[in-house]
Amino acid sequence: MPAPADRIDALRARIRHHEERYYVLDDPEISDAEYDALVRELRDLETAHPDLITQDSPTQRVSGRPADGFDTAQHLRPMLSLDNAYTDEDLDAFDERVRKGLGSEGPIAYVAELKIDGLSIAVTYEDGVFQRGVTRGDGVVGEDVSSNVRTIQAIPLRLKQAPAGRLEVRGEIYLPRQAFERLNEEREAEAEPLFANPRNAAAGTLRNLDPALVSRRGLRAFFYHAVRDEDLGSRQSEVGNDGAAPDPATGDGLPATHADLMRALGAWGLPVEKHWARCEGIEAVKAFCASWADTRQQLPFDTDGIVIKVDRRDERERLGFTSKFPRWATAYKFPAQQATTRLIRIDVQVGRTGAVTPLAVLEPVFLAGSTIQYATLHNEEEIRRKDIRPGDDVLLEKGGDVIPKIVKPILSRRPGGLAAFEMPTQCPVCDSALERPEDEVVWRCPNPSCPARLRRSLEHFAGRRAMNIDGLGEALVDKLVSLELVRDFADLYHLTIEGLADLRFEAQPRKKAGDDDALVRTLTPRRFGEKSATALVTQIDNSRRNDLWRLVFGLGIRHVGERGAQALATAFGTMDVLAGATVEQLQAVPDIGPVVAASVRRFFDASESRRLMDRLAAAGLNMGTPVPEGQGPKPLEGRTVVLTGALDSLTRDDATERLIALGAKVAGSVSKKTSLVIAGDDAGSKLAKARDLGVPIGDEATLLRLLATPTDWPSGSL
DNA sequence: GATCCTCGAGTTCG
DNA sequence: CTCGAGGATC
Repeated sequence: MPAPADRIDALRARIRHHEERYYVLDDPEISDAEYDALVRELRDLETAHPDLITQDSPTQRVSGRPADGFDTAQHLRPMLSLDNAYTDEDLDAFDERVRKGLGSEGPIAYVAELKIDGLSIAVTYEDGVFQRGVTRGDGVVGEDVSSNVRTIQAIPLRLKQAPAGRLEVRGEIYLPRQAFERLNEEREAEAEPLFANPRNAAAGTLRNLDPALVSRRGLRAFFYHAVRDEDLGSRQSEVGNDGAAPDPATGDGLPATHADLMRALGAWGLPVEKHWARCEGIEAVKAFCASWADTRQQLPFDTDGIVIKVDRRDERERLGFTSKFPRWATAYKFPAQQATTRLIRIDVQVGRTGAVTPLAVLEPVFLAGSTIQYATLHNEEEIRRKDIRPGDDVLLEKGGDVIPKIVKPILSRRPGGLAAFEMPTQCPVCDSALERPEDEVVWRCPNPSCPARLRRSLEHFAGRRAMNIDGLGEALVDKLVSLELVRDFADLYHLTIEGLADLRFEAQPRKKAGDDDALVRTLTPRRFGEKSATALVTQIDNSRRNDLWRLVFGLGIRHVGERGAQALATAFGTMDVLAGATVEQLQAVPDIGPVVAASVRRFFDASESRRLMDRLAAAGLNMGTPVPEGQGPKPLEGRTVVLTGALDSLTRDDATERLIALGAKVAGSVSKKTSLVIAGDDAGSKLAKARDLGVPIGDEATLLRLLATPTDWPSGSL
């Protein structure tokens, strides 16, 4: 009988081996029952010897209990997305740019791989041991979903022969079609809402807070990229979604071609989608794309295109990046899926700015994972250009994006005498005469108190990005407005639990498609109830303490979005000061130009706005705090700093973040408005330009001093 | 005055 | 996500 520690080691090695056979190589050597027996024996031994449990043991996949939420985590380097190609011509153009960029006459070596329709993930290993898994998020900051990623058996907790130190691998987590169908069958049996498609199911699963549940769902993963974080300081950006390391021969130990990297990933025990191919020249790439257009349907997972990358890392390095994408990769998207259906009629909706947009009401049709019933037609012009008429059969399309669009009417099926759509001249809700400025396409309802506009304004005000009043959604807003319990934002703050609890809701039809809609459901109206009412009033109360910018954004001033609201709130400090600012003062704020400034001024000039501000203040909302004279919390306000060259003690991103936190603006290029240029090692043209323009120049030490004592702006000779 | 980039606005379905 | 407008820069 071997010592328990030895037996445990042996079991772990065997289990890892069989997990790889099953999940990575797709070639199991033993039955599921035999595998389960191994796991059971290991689990029993570990229970008897808890001191021998290690984090990378195969039994430790489902660790924690349900969590309260996920932490956010910043990516070491941004996970960028790829430019898209839709046609052979787009691919030719891509190839043209690559060859021009490399000054190459001959064919370029590319690698083409299937683009899995799942969720991007970055997984970090330290000396081959799993550390964490982070979702792509917005590319800069993602969510740390390690507890869930650990449960995915296709992702090894320990790599084979992995390089020492930290290794980040990037790939795609997905749910195989079969697992998706099984899941939906279960949910149907439990009368739970079904997932629309495998991608949504995978996304929902990965964000589930209970690792035990995640473990049962059968998520899988494929990897296509690795980064080693040596030499981070001098890297500006890094491709996440499908990209590969652009590092030159700096000795990061990663292969010099993408093809070899893919092989290395497999050798480390990571699953790699096996149908990738190295293609000499763009013609071979085109053939690869064409060959998968239909065959992809037979794969056990969903794909949404082909990723094409330049194979050689040195060539990638030379090509570099545009501001958004790598120049050495593109994503070929399969032609959008299409369906035809009947256009029942065209409604018009009124947005919060008064914009009146035509909405196609369609015979429901299932297309690429969801049932489509509505599609926006954007504006009158669009309808006329495509000659779309109510009653037509139309061709509907849903591409890589989610939003369906009407491509064209099927003219051959058009019944005779079909009338063209007439844009109404009056607001369908409040009857005001619609207006359209000479040079614009959209018609607007000019009535600021139009009930439709009020509804949309309230939804915007309560929205997550504005005042963040959870629970105040479309249905409730609708009720409050139609009962005239709420006439403006301030009324929200006078709602009482008693008043709300007695509200009654019909079983709601999905959209207010018109009052005469025949779909009348007779279900018992549901009372809103004390519990919901209390929760809502609490939410509303909490929103009183929001930062000023949320309120400014929530007001819905034209041309003032989230960023604009932040700029204005920071610059003026209080609502009073903002409301009193002249157009000139407004324009002095960075990123506020004449159009926005005029719009803000116009908003506060209206007497209703003045009254509204008074009522909001009286309701106890946070109206901001005055910007302190002189040294405020943003001592670098109004300064524009340009960073150039390499820094030693911190990364460019860190430096940028800290400067912005202090109120400075960090620009990419030197102009006469630049307040200071920080020149690191090997600074190039920006430094020369700074000298030309007489802009103050500092070095890394200057920057560190500035970050330490920001009130002490460097002056004189630098 | 042209060009590049960012932000705002509208939007479907679960 | 995509379009178009607004802002900043050259």
